Amino acid sequence: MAHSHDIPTDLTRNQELVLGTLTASMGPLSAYDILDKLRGDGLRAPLQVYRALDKLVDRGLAHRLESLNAFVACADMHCHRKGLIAFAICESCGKVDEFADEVIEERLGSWARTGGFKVERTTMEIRGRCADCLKKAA
Amino acid sequence: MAHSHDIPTDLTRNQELVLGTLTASMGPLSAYDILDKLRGDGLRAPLQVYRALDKLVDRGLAHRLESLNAFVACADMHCHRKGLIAFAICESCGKVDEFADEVIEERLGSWARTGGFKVERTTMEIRGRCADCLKKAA
DNA sequence: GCCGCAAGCGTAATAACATAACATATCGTT
DNA sequence: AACGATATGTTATGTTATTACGCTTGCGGC
Ligand SMILES: [Zn+2]
Ligand SMILES: [Zn+2]
Ligand SMILES: [Zn+2]
Ligand SMILES: [Zn+2]
Repeated sequence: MAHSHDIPTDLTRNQELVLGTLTASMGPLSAYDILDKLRGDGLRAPLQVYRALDKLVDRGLAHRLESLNAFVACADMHCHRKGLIAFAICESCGKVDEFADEVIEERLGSWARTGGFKVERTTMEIRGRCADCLKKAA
Repeated sequence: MAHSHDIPTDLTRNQELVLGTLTASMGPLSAYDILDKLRGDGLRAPLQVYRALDKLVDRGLAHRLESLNAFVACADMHCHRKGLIAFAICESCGKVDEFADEVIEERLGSWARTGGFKVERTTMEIRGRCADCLKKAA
């Protein structure tokens, strides 16, 4: 069975480095965070990271979190090439939870059909506190 | 009956200028777009705009579009102080449509309850083509 | 009135995020 | 080998957002 960390073998060196960094990270990383972690591997310029991220995001191996200007490795195969993905982002620990919901997707689709809107991309990000952090705070 | 353009009277000068600019604009504006439009009124620095935007967003008079790094005036009173708002953004003409959906809100709430996640803020942005633009393209 | 506080404002500097432009390099196909 | 498509490296620049500091204004308590 395919699971989270089946990394495709046809990535370029830079793509592999960037995806590796994201996968190893606890939470989301900005492009510049990634760059800093990869200086030792020879990366020097933001564009090297951004180009790799573009490809990874295209392929669904990574996601961009718009509300954070940051990126995460895809948490699982479940979403590759699929439609709507939602992210729950903990403001305390940075953990990102990724999930899909067919009802929401259908509901949005229906809103779009009604208004004649053609959906190309949807971003959905919930900010808050995860269960672990709430427990610790209690 | 209250409608879209009941502008509160207790805004400061800068807040009023910024909200006026947003309201007058067809589509979303970046903070720097706003600044450029307000140079004639004496605004000089980004911070003047960002500060005003913060207040306006807090009060629900404007919204930030995370996927665009831009801002819009609230399209109506319907959402002030309420929960989840979704935005449909046309990539062709820039028009932004603002709507609320109780089913989606409930669905997210239920996901959050299940996982013990405490929601503080949700952003939901649909990118695509509006009906008008699709018609023109046809 | 005067003090103290909170909110707002102005300005300069800087940080953080992202892309343009151009030159090379690598690889599979013909 | 020649070609096109894709990836790369590098420099410079553009865009978005915040930090730090000091001054002003309005307002309630004394
Ligand atoms: Zn994913
Ligand atoms: Zn947490
Ligand atoms: Zn609104
Ligand atoms: Zn349109």
